[in-house]
Amino acid sequence: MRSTRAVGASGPGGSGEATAERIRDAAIKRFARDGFAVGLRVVAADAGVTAGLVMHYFGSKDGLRQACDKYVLEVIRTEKTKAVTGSATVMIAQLAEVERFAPLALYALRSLQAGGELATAFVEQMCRDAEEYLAAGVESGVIKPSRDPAGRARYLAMQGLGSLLLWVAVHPGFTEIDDFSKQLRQLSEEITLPALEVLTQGLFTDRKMLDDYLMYVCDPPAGPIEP
Amino acid sequence: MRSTRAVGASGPGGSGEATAERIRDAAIKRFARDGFAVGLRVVAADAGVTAGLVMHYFGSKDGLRQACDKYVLEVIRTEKTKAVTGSATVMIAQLAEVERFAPLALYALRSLQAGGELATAFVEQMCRDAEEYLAAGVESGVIKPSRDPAGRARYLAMQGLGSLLLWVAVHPGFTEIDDFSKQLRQLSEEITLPALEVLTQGLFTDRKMLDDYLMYVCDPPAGPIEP
DNA sequence: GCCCGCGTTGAACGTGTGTTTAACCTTTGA
DNA sequence: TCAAAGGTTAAACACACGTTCAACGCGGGC
Repeated sequence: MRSTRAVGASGPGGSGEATAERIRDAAIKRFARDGFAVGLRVVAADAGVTAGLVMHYFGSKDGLRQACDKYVLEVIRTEKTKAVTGSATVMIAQLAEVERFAPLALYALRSLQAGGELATAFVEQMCRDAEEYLAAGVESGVIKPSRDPAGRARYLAMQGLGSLLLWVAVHPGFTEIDDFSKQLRQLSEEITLPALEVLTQGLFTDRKMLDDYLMYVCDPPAGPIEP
Repeated sequence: MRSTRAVGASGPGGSGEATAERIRDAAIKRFARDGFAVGLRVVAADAGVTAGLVMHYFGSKDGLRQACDKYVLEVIRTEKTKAVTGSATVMIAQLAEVERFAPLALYALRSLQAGGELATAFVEQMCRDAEEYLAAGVESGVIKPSRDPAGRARYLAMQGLGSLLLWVAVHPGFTEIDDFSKQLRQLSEEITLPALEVLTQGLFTDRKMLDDYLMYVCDPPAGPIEP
């Protein structure tokens, strides 16, 4: 066992904070790769420390996860401002663009998979972002207006994020995080054409289904739904 | 502890098989409600037996899960033939329609969440079904043709299934399975309008992005991507 | 020189897990 | 009537987990 202090960069005094960050970063990578079921000892070994020290810094495994959640959400919050506004597959491309910090994205997906606070917050933020981007697109004339902008944004965000989630769930664990980036790009290429088709031409040949539904919600034939 | 045989219906001889089925059904419901992390003893208690008997019948917990997977996939395979062919939200409505055997659907989603054989098989089958339904819709003139029918079917299936998966992940555990049906219907109502909008009108106002992409894949402007 | 925090470790604890095993009870067959 | 067989159980095992705790090394202040 080599001394952990030999790894630290700065001198004593501020090394404690650096150790906590090192543990957090190692946890993010490990959780992203293997899911949240991995033991604390594995995470600790990745960070070059023991499990007890993780407890000392984060109180519990759940505390460590919350710290990771908080950090990831914060990074994504600040970093997403640089994302392209109105791209093709909207959410997918937005995440594919990210690629630079793929571990963070994979962690977010794993967190989505497990549910919890970050999951809800992440989804809500994605919906808000989508709504904002779509509104900008509508204003610039690139995107058609909607009768329910918030609902459409939520629909598109849920579909995009969800397909990513499903894709991660179906694929086996990535041995290297680089694989995630590459496979993500491949997925992006595979679905770009269908997505562009559907999003520019639509799927149905006529407006019948939409008009029927609009007629239904505005003037229901009978009143079995009204409470 | 009441005698387990008092629950059994038929006489002796065939009761062994009935017990195995009872365990399997209880496991499906419990896994659907609480996920695959629940202990074997909980499942056994649901079925009115002990953990040892589960081992005796299925060899291991994984064996039990495989049996559940096999059964669920089989039921869905035979039952889905009755599903409506070309409905609005395609996959979502198709699963919402199902509602009768909601536990099976929830189990399938949980299995999707955990990954594995059933997950892959289920996704592949959904993609094939979607392709079939879309082809029928194209033939009847309801749905526009695609340059890549299989890709479009996969795209739509992944989006629909994925959004459901995300929705289940974000929502807390259902105390009763009936809640799943009701909330699923509510979700369906929420996204029907946006889905119909996007699927009939599309999202973009012009064909520029699609045409640009088509031009790109047929005749790339420069070759920076070529390896 | 001595002591005192602080960062850190290694071992232990309690719990819950999947799994194994020996025995029990009931039914079947001769 | 006895023996055999199979369904079923309760207890125990081995293991991994999260968590706790006592102790160690090593700086800096009196």
